[in-house]
Amino acid sequence: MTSQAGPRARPAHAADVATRLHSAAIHLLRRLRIEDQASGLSGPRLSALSVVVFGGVTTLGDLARAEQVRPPTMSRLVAGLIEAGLMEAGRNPDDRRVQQIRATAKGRSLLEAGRARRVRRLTRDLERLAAVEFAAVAGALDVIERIARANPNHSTHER
Amino acid sequence: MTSQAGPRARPAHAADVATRLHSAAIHLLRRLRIEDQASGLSGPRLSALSVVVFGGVTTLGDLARAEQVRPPTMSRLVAGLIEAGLMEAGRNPDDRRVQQIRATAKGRSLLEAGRARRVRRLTRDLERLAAVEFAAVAGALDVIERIARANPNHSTHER
DNA sequence: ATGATTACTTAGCCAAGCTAACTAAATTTC
DNA sequence: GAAATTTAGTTAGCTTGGCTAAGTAATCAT
Repeated sequence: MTSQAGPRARPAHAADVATRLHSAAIHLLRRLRIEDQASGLSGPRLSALSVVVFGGVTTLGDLARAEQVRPPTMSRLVAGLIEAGLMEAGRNPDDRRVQQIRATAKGRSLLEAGRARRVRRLTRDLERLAAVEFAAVAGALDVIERIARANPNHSTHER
Repeated sequence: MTSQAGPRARPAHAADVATRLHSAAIHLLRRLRIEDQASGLSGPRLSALSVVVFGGVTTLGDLARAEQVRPPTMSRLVAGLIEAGLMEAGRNPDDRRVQQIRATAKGRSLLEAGRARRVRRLTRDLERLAAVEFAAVAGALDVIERIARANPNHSTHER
């Protein structure tokens, strides 16, 4: 029924894989999130800091878009992080409306420590796998990464 | 170098895979989360509802643990969801301290619609893959699911 | 039956989300 | 090049979501 000979003809199966991958990602992160308590930072602050640390210098607006919150929300989040000594900001000399935001050394190391805790736990789980199982995960990573970082604008028309 | 002949001897590699899998999961869900705006529910409410819909009937305390929040927080979240007609609760006759919580039909369908939107987007991405790529993802799912749902208590001692 | 424990709620605080309205800088238009 | 428009961010003020501390009510233990 679903096995027509189109170029990529396995729609039902794809939906299955999507359902399972989605659910697995949720459960995986829910479990790793427990480690974040040790950082002393709230989820929103940790997440915003992470975008700045890994993405390098950004503007407040970019950060708000990345975190899917409104500018006033990010404005306060950043203010809190600056007060905590984890970020610093200054106006862009070429366009003095924009806030150029970067992480401080303290911010980077705090975030790195937290991420290391999450990754350490996941590493332990992976080390317990049989060789073939581990290879299956490792082999799927390139593709999963590509899907994960795909442009939100779905296919049809480029922006 | 890392290719000793121990039972499971690839520690550095495991850390690598952990780092990439972690990061991919974050980006994947960040991207899919955009679809949730259409539900009209906040993240915390949507997440709590999802636990009840997929996990079946639970108690308020179980829900709080699952969501990693304190009981008073869940108490209010549930109150909001009940007021919105998405959940209902009643005391357990065997232990009248506990709140038995279940989703209403409206709650289930609202949540299902939202999940369908997320899954649909992911399905489209998967359908665009080459056959070998798709097979790689499908083949890793069993293992990823096992890791994702592993007991938070790390290995050494059973609870 | 009293004391301890457990499950949840109430009160009250602060952080994180929003919209509306504002300031200031840059860009466009005439 | 002055006026209008657009863009980036902030301020004000509201609601929701997080917490702890303290309370109530039910159950369990002695």
